[in-house]
Amino acid sequence: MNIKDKDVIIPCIMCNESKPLSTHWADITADRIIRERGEKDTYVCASGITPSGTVHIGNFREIISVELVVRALKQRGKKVRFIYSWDDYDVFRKVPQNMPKQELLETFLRKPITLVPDVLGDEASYAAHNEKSLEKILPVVGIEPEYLYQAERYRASKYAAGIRIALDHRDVIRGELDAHRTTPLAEDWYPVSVFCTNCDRDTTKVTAWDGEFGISYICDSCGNSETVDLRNTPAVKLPWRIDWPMRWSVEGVDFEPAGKDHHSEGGSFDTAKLTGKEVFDFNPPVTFQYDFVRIKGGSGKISSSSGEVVSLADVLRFYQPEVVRYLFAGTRPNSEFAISFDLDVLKVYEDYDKVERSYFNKPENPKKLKKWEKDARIYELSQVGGVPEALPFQIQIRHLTTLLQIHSGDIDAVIAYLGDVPEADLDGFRVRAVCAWNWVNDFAPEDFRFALRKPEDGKSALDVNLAAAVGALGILAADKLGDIPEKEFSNLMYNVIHEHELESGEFFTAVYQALIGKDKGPRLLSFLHVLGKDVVSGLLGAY
RNA sequence: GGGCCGCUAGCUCAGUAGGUAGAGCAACGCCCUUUUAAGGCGUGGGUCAAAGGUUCGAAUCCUUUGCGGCUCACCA
Repeated sequence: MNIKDKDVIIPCIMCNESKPLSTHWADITADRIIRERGEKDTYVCASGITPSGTVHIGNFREIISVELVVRALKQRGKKVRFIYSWDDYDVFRKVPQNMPKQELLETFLRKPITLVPDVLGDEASYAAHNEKSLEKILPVVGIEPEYLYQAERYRASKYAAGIRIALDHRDVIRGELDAHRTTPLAEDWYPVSVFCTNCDRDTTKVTAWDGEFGISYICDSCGNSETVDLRNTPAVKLPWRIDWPMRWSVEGVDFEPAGKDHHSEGGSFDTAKLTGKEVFDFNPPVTFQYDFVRIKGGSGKISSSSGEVVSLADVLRFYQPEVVRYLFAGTRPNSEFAISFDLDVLKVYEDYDKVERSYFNKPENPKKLKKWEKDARIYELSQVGGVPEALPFQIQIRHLTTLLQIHSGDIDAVIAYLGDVPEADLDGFRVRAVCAWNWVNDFAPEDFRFALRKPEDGKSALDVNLAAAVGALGILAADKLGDIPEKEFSNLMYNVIHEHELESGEFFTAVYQALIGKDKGPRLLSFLHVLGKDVVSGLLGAY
């Protein structure tokens, strides 16, 4: 396969002339789409899912993967239609564990999810609730596809022609599916599924097809039997493996990735490819396989039907939008990666900041340039909007967590303390600060957390000599802290330690006790400076 | 059973138009009387899972094997 591609490329003049835009996977895919689908006016890139539960961060991987490719195509001057399909005419098969009103939901099993009530809010349906909660948050990370609601389309009989084609090719399709099934489909199988018009359940059996648009069925649940016309009934839809290629042909999809569960041999992409070609006369889209996203510390694959669901909204509570994009843009789609909520969060922010600084500092050295180009492309793709013109204000995430804790989470107080956050970067700063504060409260290790004591809390119980030393530091701070270089203050502080004949360790512990009521804390010297003369002398002066 | 992915320094991983093996952390050494995974400078460290093949040249391409993981063979 690859060899064939090379044979085609090597004689190509363009490829000798112009280098690819980059070797980032989104660019490689965009180039492949143009190459394989030919020069077109508009390219259709598709993604979609069944909203049968909370849309989780693993599902998001598909969406952002498509969006990154869409961007790459647009940057090549192409027009792109980015569609996101809500497969909300699928059956409600199982009640997710994380949903309330389990008993109520159970009564809706086997009905289309678009007819299941919203137990979490007041949307029109269970499906709509899951749809809206994602649609509301996607723009935050710069993603705004065109949504297609399949229930609406099926129920309006928009796919009558496609269903008819499937029926016409019933035997071909059965052969394609049987090739990978353990138990072959029955002789009287039809490539459609029917929701009973009386009870809405799909517990039906097709009893006849008139060779045109008439489908007869009987419902096992309520006994209803009737004949419907594909051209005006909301009842009939195609099963997934046939539905997918039919919709490819309707929308003219040029690119659609899929998870590894679809991409195995005999999986749904595999059979859909065949059905697309042989039944719907449509050349299957360019694709790639993406792997799952794990949650660090979580128990394996995250799934909307398991209790533990991590949504995009959850991730955005701890990671600012650019960093979320960075996580996905910086990882090849077909390798698994974990989103961490532990100390790695700090590392991820530091990495992102490093890439950001690097972006605005292009190296001369050709060897370094290669790595720079890759990082720079990842940085570009990580931006929600455009790339900033100059290096934005940066604050080390660790420092930020310390500042926030000193100010009890008051972001405005931190901004005031810093004093030098540029107006233009204030919004971004606030977003990061909110994330950092959420992280400190929800996930930071105990050692990491502290709360400043207040004078009215009284004194910590300290040995007499230690208390005297702490008091002396308080006096020293009142006199000099912030007025002289950190280094000089450090020397004076050690003088205090020696005068009281203390080990530095026990002294440090005592100071932390007096300041935050713990044995350890942020690196003391800089911590004292950040706290400032008044706070330090206020707390230590009591000793 | 089929398919896909991975196996690179002690650890976590970068590293595809094939061209002298990289980073971070850890380790070791030196410096700073300074500890939420402090800071600075420096050093060592890899038969790129194994074996074959293609090539002037392979971590990179092909084949086989081993180990690990995921996935399909219900539904979507």
